Amino acid sequence: MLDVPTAQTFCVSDDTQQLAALNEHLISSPTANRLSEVFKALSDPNRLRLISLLIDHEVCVHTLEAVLGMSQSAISHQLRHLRQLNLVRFRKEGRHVYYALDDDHVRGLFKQGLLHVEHE
Amino acid sequence: MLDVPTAQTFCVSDDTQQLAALNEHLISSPTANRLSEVFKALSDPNRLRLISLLIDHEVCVHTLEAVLGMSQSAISHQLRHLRQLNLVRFRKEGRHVYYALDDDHVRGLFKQGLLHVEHE
DNA sequence: ATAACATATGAATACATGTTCATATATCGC
DNA sequence: GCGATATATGAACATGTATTCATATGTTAT
Repeated sequence: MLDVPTAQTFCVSDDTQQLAALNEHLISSPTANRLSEVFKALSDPNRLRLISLLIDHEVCVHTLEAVLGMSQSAISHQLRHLRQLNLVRFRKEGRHVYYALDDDHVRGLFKQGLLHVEHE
Repeated sequence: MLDVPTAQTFCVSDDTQQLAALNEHLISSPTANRLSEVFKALSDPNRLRLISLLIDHEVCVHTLEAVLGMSQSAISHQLRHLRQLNLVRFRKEGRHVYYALDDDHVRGLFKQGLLHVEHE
């Protein structure tokens, strides 16, 4: 792996023109906020385990409870959270409710993250 | 975009063999923990703005302060956090300290997340 | 109707996290 | 050495978040 030096170094002593150049790389606050919400959804271990089950399957709450070993209430709260972010869809069938991940965007980040973490 | 139905549906009434099949998709707790740390690093708006500056450039703390409009202390604490996760490298030069992102893995997730968020 | 089951939710609690304030360390110019 | 500058850090504080507990809602079976 080559140790390529970073393209450009910035310090305050640089002229304002250079500061403006750096500023163009700064993401806006609204963008940062929306982006942080996506990553925040993936920032909790139990939520990641839950998501790993919903990635390719539709699973009812009671089964999630059995597989994850979490309380029914904790799972239901997490699912509510994911629902509010529109990350999961759900389908009621009798007394069961089946959940599945409904955001390819998050699915992609999860899988990419997993690839890297597993390879070391 | 096709609305492809999810491959398989799981409920507790399924036999244990199917439960075992679902279990294979569950990521382990250690994996979930390591994965969550990566996403947690990207889960705060200010940290994302900071990272956006360090993605392609080496920048000193004082410049980060000027561009981000955060206090010197807040930035230094965030940098410490990123340092402890080995996500940034730093180089001391006189009284200045230059930081740069040092994790391609996080760089990739950041850019992928940004792509999706910006396109809507 | 009643009991058992499946899920949801509000309140309380415990814990993590980001920022600020004050202060420490280290370097430079004089 | 001394003051000014650049960065780091500990403690305090406020806020956010995940879980638990108790309970509510809704469905099925009897």
